[in-house]
Amino acid sequence: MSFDHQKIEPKWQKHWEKENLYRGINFSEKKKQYILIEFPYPSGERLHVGHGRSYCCLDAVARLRRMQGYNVLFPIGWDAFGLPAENYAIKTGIHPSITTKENITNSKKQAQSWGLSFDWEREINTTDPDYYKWTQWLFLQLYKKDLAYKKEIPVNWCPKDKTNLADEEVVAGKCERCGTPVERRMQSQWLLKITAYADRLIEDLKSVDYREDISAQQINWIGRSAGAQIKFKILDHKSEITVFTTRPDTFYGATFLVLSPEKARDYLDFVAGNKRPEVADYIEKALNKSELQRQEELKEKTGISMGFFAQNPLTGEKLPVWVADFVLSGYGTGAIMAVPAHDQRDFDFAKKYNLPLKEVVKNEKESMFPKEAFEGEGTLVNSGQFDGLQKEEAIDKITQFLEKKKMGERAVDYKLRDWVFSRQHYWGEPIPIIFCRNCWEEKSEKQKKEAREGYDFSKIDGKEHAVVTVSEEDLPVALPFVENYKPTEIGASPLAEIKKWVEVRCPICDSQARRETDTMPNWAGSSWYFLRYLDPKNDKQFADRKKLDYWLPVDWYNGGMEHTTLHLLYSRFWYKVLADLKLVPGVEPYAKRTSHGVVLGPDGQKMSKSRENVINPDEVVAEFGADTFRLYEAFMGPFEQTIAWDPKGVLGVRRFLDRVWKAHQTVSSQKSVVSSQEIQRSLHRLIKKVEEDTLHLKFNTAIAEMMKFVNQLAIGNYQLAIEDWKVFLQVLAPYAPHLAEELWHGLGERDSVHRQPWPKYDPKLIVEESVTIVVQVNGKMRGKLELPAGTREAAVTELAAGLDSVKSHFYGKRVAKTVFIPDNLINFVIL
RNA sequence: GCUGGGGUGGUGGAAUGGUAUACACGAAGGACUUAAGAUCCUUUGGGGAUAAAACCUCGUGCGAGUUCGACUCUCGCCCCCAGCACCA
Repeated sequence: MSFDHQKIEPKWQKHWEKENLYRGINFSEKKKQYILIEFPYPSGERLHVGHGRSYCCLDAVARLRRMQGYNVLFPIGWDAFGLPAENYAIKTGIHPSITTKENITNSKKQAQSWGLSFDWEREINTTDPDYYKWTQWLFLQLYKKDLAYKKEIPVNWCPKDKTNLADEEVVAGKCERCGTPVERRMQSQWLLKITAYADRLIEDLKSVDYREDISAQQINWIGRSAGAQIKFKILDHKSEITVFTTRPDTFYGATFLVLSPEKARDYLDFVAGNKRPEVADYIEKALNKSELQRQEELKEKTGISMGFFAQNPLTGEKLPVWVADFVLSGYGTGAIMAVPAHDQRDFDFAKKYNLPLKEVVKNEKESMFPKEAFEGEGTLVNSGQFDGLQKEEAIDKITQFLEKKKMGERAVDYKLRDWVFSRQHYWGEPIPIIFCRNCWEEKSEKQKKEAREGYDFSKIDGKEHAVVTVSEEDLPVALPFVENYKPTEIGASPLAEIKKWVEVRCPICDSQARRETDTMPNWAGSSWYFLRYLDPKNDKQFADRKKLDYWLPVDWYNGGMEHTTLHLLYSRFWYKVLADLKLVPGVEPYAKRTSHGVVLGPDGQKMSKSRENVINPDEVVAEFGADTFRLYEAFMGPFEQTIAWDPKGVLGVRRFLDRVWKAHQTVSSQKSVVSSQEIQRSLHRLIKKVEEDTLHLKFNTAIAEMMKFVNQLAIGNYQLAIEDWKVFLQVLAPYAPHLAEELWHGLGERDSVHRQPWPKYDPKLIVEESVTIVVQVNGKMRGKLELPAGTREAAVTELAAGLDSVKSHFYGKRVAKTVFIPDNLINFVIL
């Protein structure tokens, strides 16, 4: 006996839509609950079972919360700008605006077929001009706060996608999307000063409930290290070299300095005077290496002496200056003081090139020096007046001393780089900036100097232009419709070729000016979308402040681990900027963040077309129904764990739903008025378990408990009142909304099961009347006793000691101690 | 190397100090059926013991420790997964 999901599921989906069951109500008296899933990218691949896992499980949470009386907001939208959409358009030869629209229509149909309780009235789309108008507006706020600047920098260039990539989008030297090795290029780019918020992005994690590894990964990525910058004078040269170190305590152990190839370039003239052409050769070769090459050559450090010396500002020692490719230009100052005795990399380099070592930290027990560098803690030696100090104190004292002598200062550095924000692509939000030559020329020399120093200008055809913002009333800067949206070979945006669009009047001086032709990365629209849900149709503001105050922060945000150092970090950054502008409440957007595990193919491999192991959710829904799909997504394993899709497991949950259907037929025909005690107890335990497990991400065990309950019925010979069966249907409703609704109405109910309050369990019924007491001897189970709850120790001891299986262990021994846990266990310790 | 998570039956997993293996899959046997499928029932960690049971014993990556009692806590080690990685 089975039910026809193809008949009942669409029926209820239509019904719910008509009834508008799942709206989040602004300013409702009820307690609010904002539950958010990462909005999907409407690609040609449609939604997959990975989306299903996140959406179906969080949908169960949203439904449960509604039944608990919360005013739930569970919205969805489309993150539709970006490279995949553009690549898909290029592949199919259809304009991205058309494919995007089609993909949204299809993905929406899918989401609806899963019976998800989204508030569709708040649906948004990042490519909608009414939406990206505000993305552009927000960019202007960042610009006005000096958090956006344009600078010529080396960028990660993907030769296949013909675009630059943020560091976060480069994985192991390759393009995150297409796997092509990334090249280095100098290019003028918009950057957002996320580094200015680095400390707060770390610090404020303390105030939110993120899963341990998510916070850890963000902190890791930001990579804060505290130390000092120290100046070394170059001998026979007027300049000095500033190095960054986290170990000022090893300062006396520095035996040479090393510059990054980029930094060394500044001294080429000086080196040429010393007649060392091989230095220039080395630098040039090092600079031409791609990121990937540099990474592959990791193990073997190379370098060459620059042929000049610097002076230790405290001891006056002459330190040779080298250039080496293991020193990174992008971190610290691009120059280091090498302390080979206490840094393994410096040690390896010193050994290879026969440079001197000087031990300044001693630890008799741990140090393996001079076999290898000693990086641990110990007592300072060979360090003048600082001898005898321990690490922390030494760092403090030496830094203070350097500061006093004006030879150094405390400094903090981060691995995090400013966010490269421009892309040379068509399918993105145009950056609302205009470059004006006339405005530049009208600047005073002082203003020009300031603009140059603040990277607040752009060079076009070799001439400097002033940066002028598009006025707010002219937003949005609409993305023009073009025939040719393919990226250009030279890496300029296709927009640059649309003369009519590029050439504009300057909003300040009205002279001929040029638009910025770069567009924003797809991380722009997603950095604030959760705010727009709160007021999606507002054409005066990005969102009304009162609505923001009512709904924020997001109570529960679930999404993929792959966004931890991208979207999640970016959107926290934007939110903090908005908080500083007093446009949003609080300082953190998401109170709680969780992450679902990846769904692998049935073969345990990552799903991919080439492996032919892709599970199409549409087929699962068609064959077994949305409820089965939802239930399996939740039941397949622990929510946060990577797990392989098991087609047999899908059958298993469908069997469970069939048993529910069958039980319903029996219950409704029996028409019992009272349930047996045993069934009542199970039911109340079930309410408690499902409620708790669902809110703690333990969807799999919540379902296991429901299965147990129904299995109990299947054994037969039970008595279950219709009213209690209705309670079960309410418990089932968040997970299998269609079947629950169908059966609920089958019992004559008129209103939706999803509008019912969550059943309250009776604590008295949770407690067992009779309990199983485990009898142990020396901690090993030797017997069980079925006794009324609350039986006292004396009685239990007597009964337990009387058991044959227990007595036999007492022979020749004596009971030294008895451990009694009421209603649970008794343990005889015998000697 | 650093950071975080993990290691339990044939498989996915359950149990966060108290009966190890809930729930599901698979497998074996049985009922129904001309048959297959579906469905239902029974069994299902290893070893020993028994006519059958009761029962005994080993068992949660490895080794130690704490405890009346450890999958769970502590220490050391091995392995797997994820992220970062010449970050000074």
